[in-house]
Amino acid sequence: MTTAKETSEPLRILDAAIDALAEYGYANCSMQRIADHAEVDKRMLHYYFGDRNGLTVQIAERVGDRLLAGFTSAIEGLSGPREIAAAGFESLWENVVAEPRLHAVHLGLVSAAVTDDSLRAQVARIRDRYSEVILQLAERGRKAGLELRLNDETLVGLILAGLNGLTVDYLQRGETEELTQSLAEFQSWLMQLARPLADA
Amino acid sequence: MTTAKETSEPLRILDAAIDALAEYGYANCSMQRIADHAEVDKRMLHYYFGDRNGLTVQIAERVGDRLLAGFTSAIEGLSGPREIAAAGFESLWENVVAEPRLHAVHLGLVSAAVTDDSLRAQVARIRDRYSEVILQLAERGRKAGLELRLNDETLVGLILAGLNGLTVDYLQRGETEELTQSLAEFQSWLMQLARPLADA
Amino acid sequence: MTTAKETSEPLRILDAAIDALAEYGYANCSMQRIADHAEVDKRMLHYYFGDRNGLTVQIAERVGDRLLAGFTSAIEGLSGPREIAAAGFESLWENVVAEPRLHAVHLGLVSAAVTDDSLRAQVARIRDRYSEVILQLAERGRKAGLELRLNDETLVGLILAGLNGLTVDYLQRGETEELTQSLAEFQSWLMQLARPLADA
Amino acid sequence: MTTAKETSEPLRILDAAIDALAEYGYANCSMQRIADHAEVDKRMLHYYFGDRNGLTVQIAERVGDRLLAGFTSAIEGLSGPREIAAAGFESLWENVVAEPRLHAVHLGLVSAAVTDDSLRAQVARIRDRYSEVILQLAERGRKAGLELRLNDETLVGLILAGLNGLTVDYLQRGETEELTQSLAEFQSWLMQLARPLADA
DNA sequence: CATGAATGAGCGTTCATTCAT
DNA sequence: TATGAATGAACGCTCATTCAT
Repeated sequence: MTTAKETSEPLRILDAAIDALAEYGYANCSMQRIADHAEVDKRMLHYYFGDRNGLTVQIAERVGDRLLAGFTSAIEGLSGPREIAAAGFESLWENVVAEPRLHAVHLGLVSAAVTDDSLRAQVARIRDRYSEVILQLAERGRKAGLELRLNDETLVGLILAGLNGLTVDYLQRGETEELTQSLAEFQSWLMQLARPLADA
Repeated sequence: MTTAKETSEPLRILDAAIDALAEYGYANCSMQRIADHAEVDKRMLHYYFGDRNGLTVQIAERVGDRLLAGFTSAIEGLSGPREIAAAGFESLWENVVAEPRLHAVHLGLVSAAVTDDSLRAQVARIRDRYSEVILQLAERGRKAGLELRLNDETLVGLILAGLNGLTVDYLQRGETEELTQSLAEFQSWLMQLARPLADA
Repeated sequence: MTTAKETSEPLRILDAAIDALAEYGYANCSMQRIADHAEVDKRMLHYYFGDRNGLTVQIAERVGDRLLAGFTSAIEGLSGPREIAAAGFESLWENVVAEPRLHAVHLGLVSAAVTDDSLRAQVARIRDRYSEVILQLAERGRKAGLELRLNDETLVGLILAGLNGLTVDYLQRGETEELTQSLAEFQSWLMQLARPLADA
Repeated sequence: MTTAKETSEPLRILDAAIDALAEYGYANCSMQRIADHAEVDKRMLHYYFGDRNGLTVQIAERVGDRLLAGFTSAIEGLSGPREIAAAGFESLWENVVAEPRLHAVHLGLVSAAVTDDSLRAQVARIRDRYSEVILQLAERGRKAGLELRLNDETLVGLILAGLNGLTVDYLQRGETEELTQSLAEFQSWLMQLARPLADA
């Protein structure tokens, strides 16, 4: 109770856990390592989160929060149709570059979720939250006069697939020349799919 | 060696290992589990592959072989420009649907490689092989009169990003309506990027 | 202390603890489980009973109280010699059937006491109390004209051995045909050992 | 392989485990303690017996073997009716006195089995084996001219209840005067129940 | 009385790996 | 090749207990 607004201990641990996951990878990140990373006794993890699954669920939740926090704050101010269309995906991507470790952890969760049912639900939740925000943006775009050539779900699917695919490339090989160009191409394609009415 | 065409024991084990990885996930797949899955004593794994890392490297190699085998055989016969442009990505995707478990394992390796140096090299190798084949296809397309609006590396980047992103979606949520549409859209975009000269 | 007849909190906890012991068995009944069962924070157990040993001692005491309460109340009214001889063991047994869980806990304590000195004293105390009541009953029998062919301690020994042995059978296998017959045989034997003078 | 007839390692460990159980009691006997007692690394227990349950099952099996071994060898030579009737229970009891620790472990298993299903089956098995041997003895008694006033199952029930009850007394309080007398009384009762035809 | 936090010790179990035969 | 046995290290988790408020 040293400062007035102190983030809660569980939250601090979760962020440390995410960092540990980024450090060692999902497969090699034991509770001991997370505890060490958070400078907490290993049993406190059980105290706060119950068991390993409870911790993982909370980690996934926190990952979702942080992934979305970066995105939502970035697109809050956008208003004009062009701006919305152009900046939407850009914001998504900037978040990847700003927090690559967070996205690496996300990728780890997504990958692990393929064979882990309890994780699957958590990962689906993150996708849903992404979806929700993207749809809100699309809605605002439409109101601002943007004509979207695709139905909502397909748009979300394409954007997230693009984001994920390019993120994998980024995490694998870093910021290459080709990636930058791929990004530009992908973005201009999205612009095509969502062009202001005036362009027609 | 009783019959002429008998796959070697190490190879059989590798395929069993891939199956085990698909079953339990990269994080939960111990050597014991792999051994059980292959119906081999676990010490045979050390006999054939040295240590865990050696086995993983070989698994990655084998995953690459199988991923590429499906792809190369599919595109071997293509000749006309339209055919090449249209069927290229389609073949890639069909392989995903035909062997989702193999692609799940691949995703697991890609994800683990982010924090594991020895895996990173292996995974990069798989990407390189993909790249090589795609470039060969592009080359054949060009010779058949296809005009590619992008440089080679960017084209590969875009195709692989799309493939990976959509594969993640497929592994996460199965064959949804949206995914089918996303695929169609993505493909038509690729057609745009690589249109026959005659279209101009 | 809102109502006049409210059992004290420690007593309530003890009964809950006995129930937990019956549920999980002596070996698998941690303080946490007892606390959960009693819907009390586990630290309250330390507050009321000191440590694990203190709790166990109190539990044994309470088990003794409840075992004996059932018995003494049942034999209070007996007066005639036949009645005393006949009903004595019957009451003991009825208590087993009425509260099998309590007797299961008792058996657990007896068994644990074999290797646990502090428990041994507690369990011996329960036996002593049984002994006392049986002897009182015998005394009353004698005054009512019953001739007991055995000295007091041997009688107690036989009765308790029979009770324990048959209880073990009951707890192991439930109310079988054989058990019912064994009970009848045992009882008629006791009748033989303690027959009214008039029978001679 | 130093001597020709060396008891197998698992068997040696089981006997050490039984000894450890007698030492610490069922509730306080961890695998570590068993391992220490057997002078084996704790993981060898898993190597030989799988998990804790597997070990316990084998222990129960071994306890049964040893309980019965003492009994069967003792009654093998009996032939005359009086001998059989007299010596039957005596042999049972001599085994208790000869191996009190073994019987203490048995009591612990019986007690734990009340709340543990997997143990219950094992304990029932031991009872069945006892039953079998007692019935064989009864059969031999009958052939030798012994008239048994009870049906088989009831006889077994009474004998085992008596044995268990008196064993509990013995384990609780040792070899007391009263116990000796109780034994004598119990035995003479059994003689009553099974008297040679000639006596009638 | 009650609660949040912590701790030393130990639980049963599994990890990858090695040795000897 | 194959097998029985072993091992250092760690796993996730629970034990009874204590401290501070």
